Amino acid sequence: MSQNEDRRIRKTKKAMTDALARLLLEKPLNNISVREIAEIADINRGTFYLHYRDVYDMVEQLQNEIFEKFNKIVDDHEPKNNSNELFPMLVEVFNLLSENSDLAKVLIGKNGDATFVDKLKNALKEKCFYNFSKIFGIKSSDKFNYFYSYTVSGCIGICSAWLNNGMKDSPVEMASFVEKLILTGSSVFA
Amino acid sequence: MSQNEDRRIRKTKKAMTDALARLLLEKPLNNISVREIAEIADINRGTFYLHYRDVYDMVEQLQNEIFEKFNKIVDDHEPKNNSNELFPMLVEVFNLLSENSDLAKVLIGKNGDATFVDKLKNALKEKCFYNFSKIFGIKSSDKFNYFYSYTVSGCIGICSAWLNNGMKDSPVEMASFVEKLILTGSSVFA
DNA sequence: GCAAATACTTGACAAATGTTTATTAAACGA
DNA sequence: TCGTTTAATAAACATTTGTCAAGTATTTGC
Repeated sequence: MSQNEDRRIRKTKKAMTDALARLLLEKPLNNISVREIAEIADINRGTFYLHYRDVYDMVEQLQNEIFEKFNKIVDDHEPKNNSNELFPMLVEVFNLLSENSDLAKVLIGKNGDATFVDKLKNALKEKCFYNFSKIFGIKSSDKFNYFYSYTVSGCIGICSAWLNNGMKDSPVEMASFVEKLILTGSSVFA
Repeated sequence: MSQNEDRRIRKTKKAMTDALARLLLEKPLNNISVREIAEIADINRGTFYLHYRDVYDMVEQLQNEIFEKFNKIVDDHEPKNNSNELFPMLVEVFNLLSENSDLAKVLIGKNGDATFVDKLKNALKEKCFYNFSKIFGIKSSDKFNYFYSYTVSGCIGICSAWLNNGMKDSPVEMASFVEKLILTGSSVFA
């Protein structure tokens, strides 16, 4: 097999995903129905249920696809001996976002999904927390936890703003600005 | 009339709200049904529809109640001649959160509602943007917009973390820390 | 190509959701 | 207190959702 899924599955999944994306431009997730998705995707309503439990389950699975790419970026940028790898990592993240802007906008933007944002925060926590404390030479504490929450939410917020404003600035510019914000913020511990 | 709503309305709304709060302890909004709410609240299922269009509409209306209180706090703390009012404002916000922690946790937390968070950001934008630029003596720009998004999302994130970790630190402590983060962050423009 | 596997469709079904109408009960105001 | 107003109920109804069994069509591996 050329991919790991039957071509029919790829096709119907694509049709459903496109339909969902189109619907999400109009209205929030909570009043998008399976019937509508099936209608726009031009598939039988029953077919939807062969792949997803409901609309929320569908969104969750789409999230996971982005997650995987995202995790890879973070894993590839563990802080090394002398450089903290923060800037190149951020550049790649902004690139990932721009390459998947349709879906990304849906997930972290206006009509987005709080559960996704929460999962993103937790993933970042697991992945970056240790790196962060290493970069800043700070050992974990309640204060650090709060600083961390502030920083991660801030980053997601700035990404969302960037996506929703048409991504005018380049990934490099954004990465540079965000790095500055993160590093500046860390001086609350100085 | 003693309040602005019929006593019967107050009673059934309270019953429904309590039922919703109880259900939200168990599971996320998207699989809470009207039937369940009506059952726990011990009212006729049809009665629910006399007040709300669906479960999401119910949550939205509850949100607005918090919004009103929140807006009042912000309005009451416009920057004055010599003091910026940021710290006392933050203290009151953390107090508001702790007084409504059940609902607040639901709205900005894990199983929260992205639409609410988005509305909150927009409200903050309208209310605070001008104040912010005044406090920091910076005139509006793309950079400032991004800084603003970062800061607002960061604040909401830290509030969420505080709520979900049992609100161990006092509102005053939190306000002081958040103020420090905001002011420190603003030095990216220096 | 062909057989086996499996994805999709159709149509039917029970359960849940949302709407409506007539009726009952409670709250309000004078 | 009494008449008026308005909210809640009950019960029936149409629509939507989620599930399933049987048949059709497509893909895959050989």
